[in-house]
Amino acid sequence: MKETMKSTERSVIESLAGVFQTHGFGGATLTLFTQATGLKRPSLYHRFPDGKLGMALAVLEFAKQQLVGEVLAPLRESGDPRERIQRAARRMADFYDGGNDTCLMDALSVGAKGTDRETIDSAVSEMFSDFIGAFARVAAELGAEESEAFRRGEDAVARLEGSLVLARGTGSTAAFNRTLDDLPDLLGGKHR
Amino acid sequence: MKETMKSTERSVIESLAGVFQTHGFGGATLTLFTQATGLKRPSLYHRFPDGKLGMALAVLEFAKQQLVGEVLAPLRESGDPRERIQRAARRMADFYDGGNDTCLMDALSVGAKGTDRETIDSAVSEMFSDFIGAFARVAAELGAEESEAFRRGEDAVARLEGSLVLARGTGSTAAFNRTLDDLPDLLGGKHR
DNA sequence: GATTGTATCTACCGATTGGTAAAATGCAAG
DNA sequence: CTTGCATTTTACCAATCGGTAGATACAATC
Repeated sequence: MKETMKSTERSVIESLAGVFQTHGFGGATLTLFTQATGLKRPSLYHRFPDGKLGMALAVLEFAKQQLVGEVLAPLRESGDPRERIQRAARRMADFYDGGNDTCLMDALSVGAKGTDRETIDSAVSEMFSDFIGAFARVAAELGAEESEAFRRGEDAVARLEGSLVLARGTGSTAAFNRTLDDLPDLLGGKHR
Repeated sequence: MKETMKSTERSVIESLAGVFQTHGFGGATLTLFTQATGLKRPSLYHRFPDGKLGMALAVLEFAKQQLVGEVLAPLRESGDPRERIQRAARRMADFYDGGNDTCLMDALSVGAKGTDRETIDSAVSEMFSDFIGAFARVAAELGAEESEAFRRGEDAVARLEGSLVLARGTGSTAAFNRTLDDLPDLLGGKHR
């Protein structure tokens, strides 16, 4: 009995993720996927019978597991909340390659048409909820009441997400790294 | 002598902008443009000889003029800085349709390939600079020294941009409106 | 009224798109 | 060795892609 429930190898999904990150959903083509994975088109369809949409959902599911399940894991541990936030921040810096990677939730929610759009948006929305929720929980630990904690979580995710947009648009990752540094104060409510 | 130096009508560019907003650069197709503008393909190429790239640059230039030149105009006026920020915030709410519109700088920087990518990124980068600069100037007015003012401008733009990503991903514009409300404190350094 | 420049049209091009059929292979269990 | 399943392969499809040629319409100018 293996530990992986999905048979598709991690490396394949990571390659697909890379294509989606730099080209968005609408800009990603099957040809780009074949080049990135080394797999020919029918082989990709063997693993993802639903085509591009199936690949996007698999990539999103994988990213969610990574981000919420591993990167933000310190937030669910015990110990000083601020210290745990800093540990999570360090992992996030790694996860987003120091701010040089486009967030998949951003990239994938641009360019899908019709039914695909709704399906993807629903998955993205779920991932955002988990992301914000993880932040909100630790904000609550730091003394915020429920609604305020949720607000802090949202604002922190917004600034994080926006700093990644900024990094892609300006080439500077300064705002991203600063956001990571500010994270304990952002969630703790002690900012500025 | 007319006031517009570019002959292409505003409505055409606004239609193109709408397509780019919802489909990104890579996902936008000539067919979508013809549907949105009512113009057939050769007519579009008559106005934009450089094709999709030319359209993207025209849209970006138009958006820059709108955002920096008009929406943020109150920031360059005289009077109480905080009040001017609030006036600009009200206009931004309108500009982004209360948070329901995707930012073109985000949408356009996803999906372009090769040379196009560099050209677009350069235009986006310039627009971000103007955006941040406008914020930084008023932050300086509120007592921040140069580097701190720039930081506040960057962080504010990041949170704004991120809250739009969040709105598109979750369907809720709460974070966007909250960012707009927080803007005076964000730039003034009195936050939380 | 002929000329000129702008704008739009119909019709078409080769290349690439997402997607599939069916044969050929690899490979593990019996 | 054989059976059976998973995987990859070659070869192909219709539809759509970005882009263009060339004829036509429409003003304004001479």
